[in-house]
Amino acid sequence: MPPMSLPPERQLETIRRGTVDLINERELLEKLRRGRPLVVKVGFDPTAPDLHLGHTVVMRKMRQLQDLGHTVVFLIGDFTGRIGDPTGRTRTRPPLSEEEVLHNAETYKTQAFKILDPARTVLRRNSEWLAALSGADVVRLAAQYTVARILEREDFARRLRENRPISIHEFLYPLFQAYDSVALRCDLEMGGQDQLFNLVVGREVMKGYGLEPQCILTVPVLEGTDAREVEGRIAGEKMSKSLGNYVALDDPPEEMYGKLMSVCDGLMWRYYELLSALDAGAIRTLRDDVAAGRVHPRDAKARLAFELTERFHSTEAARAAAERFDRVHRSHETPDDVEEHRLLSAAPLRLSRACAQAGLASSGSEAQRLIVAGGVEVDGRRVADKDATLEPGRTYLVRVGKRRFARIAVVPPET
RNA sequence: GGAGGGAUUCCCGAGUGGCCAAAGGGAGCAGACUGUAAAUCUGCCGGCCUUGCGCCUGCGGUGGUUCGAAUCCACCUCCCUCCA
Repeated sequence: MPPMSLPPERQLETIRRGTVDLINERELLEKLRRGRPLVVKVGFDPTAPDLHLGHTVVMRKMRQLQDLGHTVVFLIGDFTGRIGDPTGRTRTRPPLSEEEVLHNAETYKTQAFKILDPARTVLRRNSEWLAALSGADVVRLAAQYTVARILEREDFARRLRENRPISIHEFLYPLFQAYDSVALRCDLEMGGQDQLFNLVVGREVMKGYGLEPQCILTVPVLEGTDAREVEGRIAGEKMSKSLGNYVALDDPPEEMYGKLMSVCDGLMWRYYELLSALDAGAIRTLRDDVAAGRVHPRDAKARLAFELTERFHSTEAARAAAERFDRVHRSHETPDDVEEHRLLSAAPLRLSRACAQAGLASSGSEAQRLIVAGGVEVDGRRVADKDATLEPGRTYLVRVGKRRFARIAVVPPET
């Protein structure tokens, strides 16, 4: 699609879709009417090297803007990342080392273009300008905002109320992020809904520097895979690496598919809305069909899992993942790509130990507990004896829990 | 600078000399039920092995008292509160 082919009003319509906040439409329309590509900034904190589905909500919006002909700055907050965004935090984060930040930034690069158009993405790091600020520059920046306004932030206010520490440098975080907008002459900054505060500071600070304030767009924050439906509403923490409730973009296909299949039904609809390419009408229809019993919820979920696995891997990979899933979990058959481990032992080898060595359990004690709990099968039969052993010279198929399999060959250590 | 309070296992949080690998809750894992859903119920929930009522590690750090310390003492580190 040629750049700027759509009239501003139509663009605005597209931009508005699926957003939470848009500050504000009038200003944005004005910017669009000037007919030059907007500078759109989205910052990514390099603390989490794995991009996950939660990031893709805003990334899809970025892609939309790109397709409308605008310039998207994928800003890696390598400088601010060393401070740590206090958003949603109840305590101070430890700063990252330079090496960690660099490594994480690299990982971002390779994953981001699964969604973004590389030709219309400008990759920047905010250390480019932030590291160069002098003491006087920082003072000037800090003068743009007041402590009272900073304390309007719920997370700061709460920490203050609960007598938890707040380090001064955390106050600086939103200001540095705002300075990014100054440095880039940003027209539009986007982010998750939880970023609203930081984005608004950007507007104010830009004014302070005599610049036209940026517009702001926020998208919904995606709940993690552990979210639950409570009284018809989805309740749960946002998807994040540190909470472990995420689906990473580079999760292997089977894992991605499996993780998506195990989210609760209510959450599936949320994922449909925020992640699927299906339009609102199609989702509505599907939802009605499930509610009416015409479509099994599992099949609706499988469709979603397939779509997303296909997007981040390939059609073949998605198909294979679906097949494997059905084979293991619906037909209760063994997958055909079970990893084989050769364990050396002249004497009968304890099953618990073998499980630990083959990586099926984190420790021998853990494996022993799993055995006693009835979670271990050898050659299709449940083994509940914690003293069970495997004979040298034989190969066993061991299953731990629902989805951990390994073929274990006990090899006598001759020669 | 002064006075006081606190630091417990992944998280929250009980525990004031032996019965403490440490209550309770959450998270996690396994089992039942299912659609590998969710909810619910049950069990587990530091590590090691020669699997014994075994050994090691463990209650901010370092020493000490004691037959025995998460619990008592000393010093140290960090956090909080009030005063200045």
